[in-house]
Amino acid sequence: MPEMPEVETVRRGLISQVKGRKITNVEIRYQNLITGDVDQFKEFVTGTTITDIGRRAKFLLIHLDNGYTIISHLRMEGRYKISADPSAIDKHSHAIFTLDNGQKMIYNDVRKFGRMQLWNTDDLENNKSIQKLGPEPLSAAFTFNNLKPRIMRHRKDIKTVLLDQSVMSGLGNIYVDEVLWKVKIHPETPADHLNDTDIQNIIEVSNGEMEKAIASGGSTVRSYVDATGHKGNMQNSLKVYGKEGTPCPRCGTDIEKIKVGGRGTHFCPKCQVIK
DNA sequence: CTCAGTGTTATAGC
DNA sequence: TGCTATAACACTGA
Repeated sequence: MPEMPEVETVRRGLISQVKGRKITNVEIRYQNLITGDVDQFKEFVTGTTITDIGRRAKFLLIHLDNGYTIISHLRMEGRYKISADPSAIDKHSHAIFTLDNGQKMIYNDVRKFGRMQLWNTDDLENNKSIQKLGPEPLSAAFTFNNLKPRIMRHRKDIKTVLLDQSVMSGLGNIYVDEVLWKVKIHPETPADHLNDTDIQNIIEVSNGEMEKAIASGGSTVRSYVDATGHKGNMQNSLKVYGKEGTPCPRCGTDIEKIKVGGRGTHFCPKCQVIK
């Protein structure tokens, strides 16, 4: 479900609904959701107040007033919903945070891929997962000089390289396909074959796509809804993802779907040619 | 019944 | 050591 724009949309929804609220109880129904000791997680979180909610790439950062942060990754289908209605809790609700206003912040995840971890707020940059993240779109570090060497030292397919969160972070399978279509680069082009213009285009288009997707409230593909249950609109703006067999909006050639690095990959065989 | 699915990480092989 | 490819995670829906 979530790439960077969807996580950002979730972040904004959570801020408006749970920032400043005290967590009076924590229930973990799926033990593997928590990386680390589950009892310690519950003990450290219970009784704290949510001071703010941040984000680094696709990681949600729920900051608490005791100096700890819940690092939450939604992976494929994780989602939060806020509700006081007991019927909002089902067999896919794996963590339930009761708030001091009677509402519950419920973490749902059909595939159980998502993870939560407690970490010192002042030490987030040393967390194993966050530490390895490359620059993300719309951030100060997302520059030509930073990105060019990170991308071009690989000889793998450019699609695989852009999905590698240690090269640059935030883009996932949907938006990588969209970006590569927009910059007219074939997904199987070896990364070290790109030129400066390609790199510059990838940077500019990645920024633009992320900005547009966030403004649209994210893409609702399969299961995604924000913290208030609303769907995003970005899927209506997608040009190639899920569009196999339909005409390329630019040249009319049918969009093809292939496998690249094990992931479904959509592209226009005429607009996007391997160098 | 089979297969693909918005993501990350462990493991195997060269 | 380092890079790359593949499997695994767990479940639903087409």
